[in-house]
Amino acid sequence: MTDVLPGRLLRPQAKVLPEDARRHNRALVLQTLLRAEGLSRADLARETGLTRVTVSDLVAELIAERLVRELGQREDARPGKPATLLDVDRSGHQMVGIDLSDHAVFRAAVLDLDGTILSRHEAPLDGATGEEALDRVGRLAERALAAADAPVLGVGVGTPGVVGPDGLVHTAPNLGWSGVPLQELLALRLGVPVIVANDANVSALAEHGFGEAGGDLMVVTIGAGVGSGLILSGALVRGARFAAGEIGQVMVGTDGGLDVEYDRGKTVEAWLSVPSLEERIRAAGDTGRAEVLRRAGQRLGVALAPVVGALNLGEVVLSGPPELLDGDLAEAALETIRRRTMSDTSDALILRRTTLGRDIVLLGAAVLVLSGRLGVS
Amino acid sequence: MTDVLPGRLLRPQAKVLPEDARRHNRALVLQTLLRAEGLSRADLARETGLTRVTVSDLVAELIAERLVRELGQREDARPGKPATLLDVDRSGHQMVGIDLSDHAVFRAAVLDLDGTILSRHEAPLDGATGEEALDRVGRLAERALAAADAPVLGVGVGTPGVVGPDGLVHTAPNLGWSGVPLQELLALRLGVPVIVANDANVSALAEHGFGEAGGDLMVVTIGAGVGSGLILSGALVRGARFAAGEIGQVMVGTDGGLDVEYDRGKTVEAWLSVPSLEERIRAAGDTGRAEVLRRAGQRLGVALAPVVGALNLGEVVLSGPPELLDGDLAEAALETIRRRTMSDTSDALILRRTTLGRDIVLLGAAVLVLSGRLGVS
DNA sequence: TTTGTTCGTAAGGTTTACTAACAAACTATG
DNA sequence: CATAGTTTGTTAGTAAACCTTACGAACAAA
Repeated sequence: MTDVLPGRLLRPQAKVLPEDARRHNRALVLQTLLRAEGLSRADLARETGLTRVTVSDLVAELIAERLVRELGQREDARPGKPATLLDVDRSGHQMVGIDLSDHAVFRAAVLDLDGTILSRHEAPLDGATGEEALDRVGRLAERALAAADAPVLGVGVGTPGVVGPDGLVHTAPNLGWSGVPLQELLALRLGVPVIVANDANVSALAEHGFGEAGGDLMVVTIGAGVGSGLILSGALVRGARFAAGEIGQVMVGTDGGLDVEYDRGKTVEAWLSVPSLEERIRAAGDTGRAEVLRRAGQRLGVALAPVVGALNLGEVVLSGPPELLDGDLAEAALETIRRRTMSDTSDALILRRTTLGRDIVLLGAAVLVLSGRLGVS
Repeated sequence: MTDVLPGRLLRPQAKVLPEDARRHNRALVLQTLLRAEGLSRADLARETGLTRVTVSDLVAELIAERLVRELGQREDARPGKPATLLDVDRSGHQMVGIDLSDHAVFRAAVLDLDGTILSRHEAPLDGATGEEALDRVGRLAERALAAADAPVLGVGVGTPGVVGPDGLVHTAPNLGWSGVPLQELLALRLGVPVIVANDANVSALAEHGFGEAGGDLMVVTIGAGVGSGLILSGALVRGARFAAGEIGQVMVGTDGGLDVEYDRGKTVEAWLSVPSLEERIRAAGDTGRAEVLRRAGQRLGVALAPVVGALNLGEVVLSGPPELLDGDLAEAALETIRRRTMSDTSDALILRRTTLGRDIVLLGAAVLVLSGRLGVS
């Protein structure tokens, strides 16, 4: 057979069977129900465009799987047969989210289908790396799984480092991991579906799934390092080498001229990571604090402006310590982006801090499960 | 009925019917055939994963529509019944591409299904704007349509300016257009399906469809202005306000410090547009030419580095005059991106000039038609 | 009580792609 | 040269998925 031209047909471009269509429609119904509770079958039909018959069929399937349940009849006084209200069976299944982004402690949580945290679990890192760190993740996951009191849909993991599509951690320097098939290892150990992705990318999923963001957004996480996650048209951008989001390593500004070599001291991370910010604030004292934050925000703005311009981004969400990010830093960042891009582009730009707080990675890990297992969000 | 939460369910998230699945599979077959000619039905079945029966059915449909034809039997000496080879019926349909990106002349072409240009047509602009420019586009399109000697699948248009998804030109300053429903007007006038998109975006489609690019790439077009188009996972990025690609208007560098106001003279366009480059080369003389180009390339690199880092872009393609782009400029741009991003990110980065030459927009307009009408590419 | 509305389901039809089986047409081989 | 094996493309039948049409149940309003 003739070879397909190299490079051209890169995307797997798969066939689509009717059953794929059904999976899609099933997810559509579930998603609609997840976002707006208190709908009847007829409501779902109107909302999704499917017929009442089809919706009934899909709902029956979902009820049989304990993903949806009937709430009883609608109370409003309206003409016609009263509607039977439906809702996602929030106690029917649970999920486990794991956050490996902190440098000192691994966090886990058992979550509801709608992202309510039911129990929390932690494991100190104690500087563990490699196999030892891996084992601690496994034990933490087992503890969380044991705490769940409903069938667990899956385990989602947000880890630092570059993560391939099959949950292979290519490199995670902090944890001393390199080429660790984390997803596979955990799935084997836990006997439950596991999905692993980069922590900053997962944060973007959280903001998209549980936050108030639209279909296009960028999340910038500011912690020990600086990472980012990008969602365009509702889908996560993974990058050519699965390293999308590594904006922390990009140099910012041309103060030293155009010919300078790569300099870790001039990267986004050098300007904005929490340790670096805190150190400079300490050095500057109370009076200099605002100025340090303002300058850092400006640097962030300089780095983001080309991205905002090229993608026509509508929303940038910051994640990190509120006492550092809110106020001067965020204001300076937004103002700098505005100043450096065409007004048409940035007038409508929203830059804000996440509403999800410190649980953003845990929630994102849950979205990973929702999306991987139910096709939702 | 309960309202869907605002902002959450922004994407239209449509139902999928079995017939949508069929359309997809039909396009898949056509695409496979378009990319690698000389396949039999059985080959197509193996390639697509569909069964021979299904492929036969789809192919029969495509043959009936004169999109595919039988070439005769395969000549190789192999056991078994000889295969009937198929090919896209390249003379069965044609397309019209229109390029409005030049400031002095509108270009049109009649193209084959595989992008071969059959005839060219031009119309001088003579500084026309508004209604007059619109009319010239219409007349040019009519001339091209008249030159076609097979059913025309559609007319694709690449225009400068911000273009909405339905071919509404929000703003195109050069042409004096603002809120012009170009796609609708042309479709009405021509009686043929018309698809309109931004010229730089369309160039990215061309590179993706007819060039040698992978699924993720950015095209930067350098002409009277500087624009860009971005394709991620095979899909065009449109942006929150449909203004994706407006990287020309982004300020680059922090030579003037962080507090400076927006300054047109410090934008990518100011550094890299052809008029600006030519003027500075004239001023610098033969000896200074290399330096001017090198500096411009560095500026481009500074602007692109954050984009490459955030998206983990694998390929950047430049489009514009070879005598300016090749050599110093491209080398400096690549080197600057490498210097300003993490090596993991940019080691694998490819930066090259387009292989499609000046016809890139015409070809992109054709891809617009192929993709809009046949779901291909 | 009558009329009209709304809900959910049942029955039947259409579309889609699958599996199984087969005739046609070739090569390979004893 | 005859037979066996292989490959192609088609026919026939089946399963899945959604649709349209129709209907009973349950309510409000006149």
